[in-house]
Amino acid sequence: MSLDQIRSFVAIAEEGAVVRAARRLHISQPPLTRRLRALEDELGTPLFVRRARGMELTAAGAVFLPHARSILTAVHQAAEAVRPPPGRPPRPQDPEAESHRG
Amino acid sequence: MSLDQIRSFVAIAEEGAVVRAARRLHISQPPLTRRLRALEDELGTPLFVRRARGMELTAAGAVFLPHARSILTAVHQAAEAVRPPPGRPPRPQDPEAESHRG
DNA sequence: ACGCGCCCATACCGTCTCGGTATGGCTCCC
DNA sequence: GGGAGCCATACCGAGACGGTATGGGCGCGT
Repeated sequence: MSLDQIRSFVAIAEEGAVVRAARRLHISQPPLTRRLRALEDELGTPLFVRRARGMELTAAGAVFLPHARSILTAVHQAAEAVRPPPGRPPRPQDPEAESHRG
Repeated sequence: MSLDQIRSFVAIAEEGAVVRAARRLHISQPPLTRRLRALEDELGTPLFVRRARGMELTAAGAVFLPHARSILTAVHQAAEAVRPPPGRPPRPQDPEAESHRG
């Protein structure tokens, strides 16, 4: 299970179709189909019913959706919690952070 | 940001050393060092202070740790929530789920 | 009923990430 | 001062991942 898979699942659920979700995620449809397949495979249960007009959540999918959103929110909050203040060089080391280095 | 990175971070924090965490995660030390590096790079702040005897959490790392644990717990719960009952073939389709077809 | 459009699934290929091995340098302990 | 433990980097090969091309199924409009 990866965050990309979770993000993909949420996007498909919200868009109701793999092709639309793929556009939102800036990837093409086949890799997204495969991601979903891998997620369903790992969870051991289908998350969507394949329809001619798109994808419809199964019961398991409907259960999984709020969990998935919660995870993405938690990830976002975790990143925000440690976001460094601006005006700081992002990459280079910081050998003089305390300037007491002799 | 990936779940592997989060898992790696937690393992390093708990073990206090990359080498030990690597053994727990069943990978070797260099890839794990790189994962951590990538995570720190993405967050824009160091999570550990490199010591001769191991790794020590920075303030940012200490803040990030409970978030990371929370995410992993949420992922686990999400998977549990949709875990299919045992005694069911895991892979093949399920065309006769309701057996009312035909 | 037939044709068209929309959408998902699969096959195949190239690239890029990711993990492993080998190696170097540093620090702490005895 | 010697040894051990640990992190960082360089290099290499395999696997994963994404893209293109293509096929099949279903619904809608005429």
